[in-house]
Amino acid sequence: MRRKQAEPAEFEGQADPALQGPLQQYVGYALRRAQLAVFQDVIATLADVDLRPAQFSVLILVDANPGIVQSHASASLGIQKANFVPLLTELERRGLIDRVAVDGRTNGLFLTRKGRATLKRANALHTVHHARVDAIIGTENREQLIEICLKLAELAR
Amino acid sequence: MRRKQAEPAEFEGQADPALQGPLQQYVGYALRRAQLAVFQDVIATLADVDLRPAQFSVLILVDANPGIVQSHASASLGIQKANFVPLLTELERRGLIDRVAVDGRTNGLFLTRKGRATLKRANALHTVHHARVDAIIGTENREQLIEICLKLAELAR
DNA sequence: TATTGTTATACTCTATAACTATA
DNA sequence: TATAGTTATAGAGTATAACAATA
Repeated sequence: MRRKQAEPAEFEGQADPALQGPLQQYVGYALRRAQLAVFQDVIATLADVDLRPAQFSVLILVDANPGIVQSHASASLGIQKANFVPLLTELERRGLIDRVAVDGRTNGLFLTRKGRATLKRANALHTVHHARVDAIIGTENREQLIEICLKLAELAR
Repeated sequence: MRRKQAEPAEFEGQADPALQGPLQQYVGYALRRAQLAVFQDVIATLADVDLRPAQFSVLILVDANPGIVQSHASASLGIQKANFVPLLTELERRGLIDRVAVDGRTNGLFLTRKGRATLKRANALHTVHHARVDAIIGTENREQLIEICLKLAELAR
C-alpha cells in the first residue's frame, strides 16, 4: 500500500528557496502538489475502513444513485470502463456493492447493507478530514477552490 | 504514451445529474478532476518538445537553480530520490541536462545548451496553455487558486 | 450496427528496502 | 555513522485495443 509521498524539503520553517522560481506560478504544479497532499490525508483518514479514494467515490456515487449502470457510473467518475471492472469486482468481492443485471448486457449498481454501513463509517471519518481542510483554508476558500476546479475540469472536454 | 483521460459524461450541455451528490463538495475530488484536466492540457501542449510535466518541472528547477544537487532538487519537487534517478538519466541521455560531480557522492545539475533551448521552446508552448487557463478562470482566480493549493500542500508535512 | 461489460496489456507515477561509495 | 545516489521491486492509476454477448 502507498503510505506517504516524498518529504517536502525542509528549511527551518522557511519556504524552499529553490521553489521561488516560475514553478510556483503554474496552476498544474500547484494542483498536483495540493492534490497529492489532500489524497494522502484522505488515504490515511479512510485507512480504518480500508477504502482508497476511488473506492470511496464509487460508494458515494452508487449510494446517491442506486441502480446506476456501470457505463454511466464510470463516465461520471472519469474512469475508463475497462479500469472500472476490477474496481467493482473488488468492492463486490468485499460484499459492499451488488451488480444486478438490468438486461443481458447492462448492470445496475447497488450498495449492500454492508456497503451502506461501511459508507456511513467512511463518511464519519471523512468529516474529520474535511474539518482539517477547512481549518487550513477556511470554508469560503474551500467553496471557491471547488468552483475554480470545476471550471478547470472543463479543459478535459 | 498516455493520450487522454476518460470522456466526461455528456448530458446535452447539462451537468451530469449523477454528480449532484456529495462528491461535488469534496476538495480532494475537485482537485483530482482539475489536476487531471490541466495535466492533460499540459501534456498535449508540450508534446511538440516531448516533455512530460515532471520532466518540464526538472528543467525549470535546474534552470532557476544551476548546480542544485540531486537530493535537494528531488525533495523540492516532492519526488522520491529513487524515482528521480531514471528521470534524470533520461534527460541526460537526451542531452538536456548534465550531472556534474561536486564531490565523490554528490551531483550538481546543469542544463546543457540544448536543454536551455528546449526549455525555451517549452516555455513558449506553455504560455499558450497558461493563456487557456486564464481564459477559463481569470488571472485573479488563478492567483487565488495557487495560494489555496500551497496552503493545502502543507497537509503533507 | 452500436453498446455493455470484459480481458489483456502497457506505461507512468509513487512507494519501500537495501545496496555502494563517500563524507 | 550519516548521506547521496543507485538498483530492484511493487502497487496504484490510467491508457488502448480487441473481444463476446446483447440491444
